[in-house]
Amino acid sequence: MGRNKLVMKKIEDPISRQQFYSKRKDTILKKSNELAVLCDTDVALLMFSPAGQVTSYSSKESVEDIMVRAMNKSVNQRYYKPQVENISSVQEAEAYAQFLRSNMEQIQQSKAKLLGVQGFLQRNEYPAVNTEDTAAAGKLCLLHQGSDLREAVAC
Amino acid sequence: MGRNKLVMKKIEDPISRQQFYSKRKDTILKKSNELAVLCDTDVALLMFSPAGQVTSYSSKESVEDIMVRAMNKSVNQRYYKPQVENISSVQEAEAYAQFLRSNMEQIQQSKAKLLGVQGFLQRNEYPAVNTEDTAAAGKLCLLHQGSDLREAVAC
DNA sequence: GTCGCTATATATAATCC
DNA sequence: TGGATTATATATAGCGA
Repeated sequence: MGRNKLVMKKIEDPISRQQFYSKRKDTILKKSNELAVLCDTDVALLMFSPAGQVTSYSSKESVEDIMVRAMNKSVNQRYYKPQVENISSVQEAEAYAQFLRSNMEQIQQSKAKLLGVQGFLQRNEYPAVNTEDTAAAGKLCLLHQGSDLREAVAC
Repeated sequence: MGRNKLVMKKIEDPISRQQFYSKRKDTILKKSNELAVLCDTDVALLMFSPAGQVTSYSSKESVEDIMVRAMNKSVNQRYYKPQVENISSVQEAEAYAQFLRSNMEQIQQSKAKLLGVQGFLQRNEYPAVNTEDTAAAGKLCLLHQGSDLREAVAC
């Protein structure tokens, strides 16, 4: 959009990349919300900024609950249907393989990870993490009224 | 967009609602993918159609892994920093309180839920989801009431 | 349900403050 | 640095086949 057409390739300049992220993130949040409200359905969204900041959105339930519910459906239905346009065959195949793999271990892994997290809390420690990767984190919430945008930030 | 401006209200006609969902879903998937590729970041998206069909998208890792990673970040950071303008003191305080409360129980709850899911999977059943309860206990958030956008951001 | 069409609403890349 | 502007690319609402 805009003056020039978009090129589907990673933006190399860090500054431009971050600026691009900030703008697009808002649009996706807005559209996700429109979908959830107009269709009265559950939508969950998680986005990591180039710096590692996490932005989440969930319509009714929490992101976790929506994911868990979707997970159950997927597992019970036992099928995966990629529905993203502009995706190469290779990517699609990889996505499918990835889904199957995670499907087989998702429960065990999630459990293990959560237990690991719990351990950190109990010991009051922070895990060693890649700075760039974990610039920020978070969980919850929101607010902002009076405008058409409510936002919750947890850093 | 289109001939008329969008009204932020649930589409009552089931057929129109489904059609709206189908079109918008594709756009959101496309934009999510553009964000992930152009910024080389992780994005996870889950959408339930009015009929209950789940559409998921994840850039690199699986939706579950991305969520768990986002969750771990929030837990390990342990602080909350509202960054939204136009927010009342009362709302801010409440949001903060909510964050602290959920922070204390998120792990236990998530663990319990996931373990519950595991049980359901083994029995090949669907879990009963308590929307109100999960929303309140939520870790990532929620919001909205007649406004134009719900958003929760975790840094 | 699906597709195409077209006028209009939005999103946004580049640019300029 | 973060907004405001502007020209252009996209998305889409309402229809119709």
